[in-house]
Amino acid sequence: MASLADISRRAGTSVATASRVLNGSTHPVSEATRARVMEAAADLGYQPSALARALVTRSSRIIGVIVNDIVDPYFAEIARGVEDVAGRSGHLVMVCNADHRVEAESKYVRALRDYHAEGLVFAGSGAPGDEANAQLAQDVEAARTRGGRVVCLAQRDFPGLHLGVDNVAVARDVTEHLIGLGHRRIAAVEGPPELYTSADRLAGFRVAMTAAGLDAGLVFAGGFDFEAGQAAARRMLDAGPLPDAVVGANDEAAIGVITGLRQAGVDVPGDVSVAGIDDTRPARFVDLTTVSLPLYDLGAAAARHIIEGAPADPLTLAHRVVPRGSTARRVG
Amino acid sequence: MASLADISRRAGTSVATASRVLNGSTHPVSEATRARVMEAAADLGYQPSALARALVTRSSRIIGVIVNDIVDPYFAEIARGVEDVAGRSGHLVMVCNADHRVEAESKYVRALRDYHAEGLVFAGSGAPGDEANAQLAQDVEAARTRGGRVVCLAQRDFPGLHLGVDNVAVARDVTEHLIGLGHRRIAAVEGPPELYTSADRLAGFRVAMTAAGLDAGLVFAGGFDFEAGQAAARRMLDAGPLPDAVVGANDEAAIGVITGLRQAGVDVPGDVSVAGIDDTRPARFVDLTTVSLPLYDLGAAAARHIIEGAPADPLTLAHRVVPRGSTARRVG
DNA sequence: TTGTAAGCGTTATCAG
DNA sequence: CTGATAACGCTTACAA
Repeated sequence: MASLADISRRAGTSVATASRVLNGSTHPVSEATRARVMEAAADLGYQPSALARALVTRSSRIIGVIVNDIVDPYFAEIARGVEDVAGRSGHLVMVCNADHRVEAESKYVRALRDYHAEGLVFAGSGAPGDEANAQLAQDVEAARTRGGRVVCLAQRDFPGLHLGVDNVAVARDVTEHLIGLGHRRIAAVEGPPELYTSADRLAGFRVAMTAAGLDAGLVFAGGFDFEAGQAAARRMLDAGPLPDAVVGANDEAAIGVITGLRQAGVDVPGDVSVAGIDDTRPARFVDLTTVSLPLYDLGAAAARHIIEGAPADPLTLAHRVVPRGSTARRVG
Repeated sequence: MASLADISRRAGTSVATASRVLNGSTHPVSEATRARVMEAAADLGYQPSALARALVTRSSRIIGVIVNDIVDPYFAEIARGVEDVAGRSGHLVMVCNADHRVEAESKYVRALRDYHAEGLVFAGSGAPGDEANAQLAQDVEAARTRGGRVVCLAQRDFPGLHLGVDNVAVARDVTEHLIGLGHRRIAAVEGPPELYTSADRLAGFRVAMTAAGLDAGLVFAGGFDFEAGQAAARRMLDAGPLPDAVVGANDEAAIGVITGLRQAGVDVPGDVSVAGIDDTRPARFVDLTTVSLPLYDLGAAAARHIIEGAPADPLTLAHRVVPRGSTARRVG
């Protein structure tokens, strides 16, 4: 690979001059030498070493996105948002799959810090009980001292710009929608119990139920995946009279509930209405009523904050209930 | 951040010695000094600069995965495979979303080359007609000369280890499955017309139909997404008598077909059987008959080849038809 | 407007 | 076993 030294030699200039024309520096360079350098660079197919540049500028144009599960479209949508705006300014995005393990997050944070990453985006929620959190907080701190900006798109226990949706309101709104359809006996399927997001959504469910004077106690253990939803449906079927409606912890869990219910011959939405949260792609596949979250925008805003230092206003982005065919008005 | 110089100063050694103990070098170092260095490193919270290291070793432990659409679970599954084995050896994975644009691929290849990426994985199929291909081939070549290994998980027009599934056989097998269920009038929904993968799958459909003495001409334009499948279903409904069965270009398109058909009151699989290809997560959500592809394994094998230079044997991985509820035996 | 030279934080080559 | 010292490829004062 041709280096700056090669270019300068061929153009008959110093490396400094070559560097100046090749990296939009404001330092003045005569048109003549500029042209010679450009030509030499073209001839040799020059491509700068981002590594060397990052070493001296102490910033690498790398943005790390740490997700809980790369296969989950929730995170894919966020990553897409980050990538789209990052790509525009020549930044590179690393999507790191922590697989719901806090130690894996730590590992990635260290690796990203080693590359002097310009920013870290934590797409997923924290797990307050995990003992690896102290270590993670330390690693994040180290990354910051190396100049990395930190953005959290869900609740986290370390400093950083917190930017996201109001999960309590999200769950409250979808529950209210169900209540508005005439349902009274409404169940919630909880997300992974260790996550803040699960707790928030459950709280939102309770707020809506309590405000309507309904029993907020019908809660089933669940998770964020299809299988968890199916299992919750089975437990529901065993637990006595079916609810009028169910709020899933997220879309995939809700889809699992629908599947589990239908497998047992229950009519959805005829007998039971089911709603999810997130409005990821699969929601459309099964015509699922859900809450649309600005995932792409969240990712984009995170990237903008990292790149431009933009203050990111507002900090809480709006959501919206999307009624579809998995919920229906209560009859009888 | 503490640097090697800081460590050596505190430990009373040279940077060379400090470096030797801190990066599992085989060069002998006395236990006493080793201990002093270790302690100094611990005290100062030393973390090596991957940038500086990569600059001098000329290899960065970065693996780039270039995908057509990061929201597509097909690619997510592959990325997961890459990441899992890469993570074990401290490699960092960059998932780059080219959004089906060849120029975007070029852009990412250049960026990865600038970071001296150790390997590039092209997860998606090439688009032979695109004029940006020449540029891409050039960029890939440049990345190779900088020492990057290239793996293609679908057909591509530049050199690199080609590793994948036999898409012709994949489509043939699922078509034969449909034929085995007694269907005679079978339609295919084509993928994005510009991709090799689409052409291969269509060819496989034709092979099976022709071998069975059936009409292979019932082909509808489509794509790889839900909306394309729905649109194909509408065209199918307008085109006269419905087919007995449909092979979708992939799972999402097949799900679109099912949805489109059902919206028109068609019973799937009662009236029409529908099958997909890929066996991504959503296939289970809608109980879709499909072909399971070793996506995770493909990604893992690609990573192994890049990291260990393993020859990756076999080059073509096995697939398997997975019958589910969207297909049924023909009656009457 | 151009050039010189001092780093950035490592690793690697050679002497000691 | 240990230590200077020269790279790696680039940016950026500081001089000229």
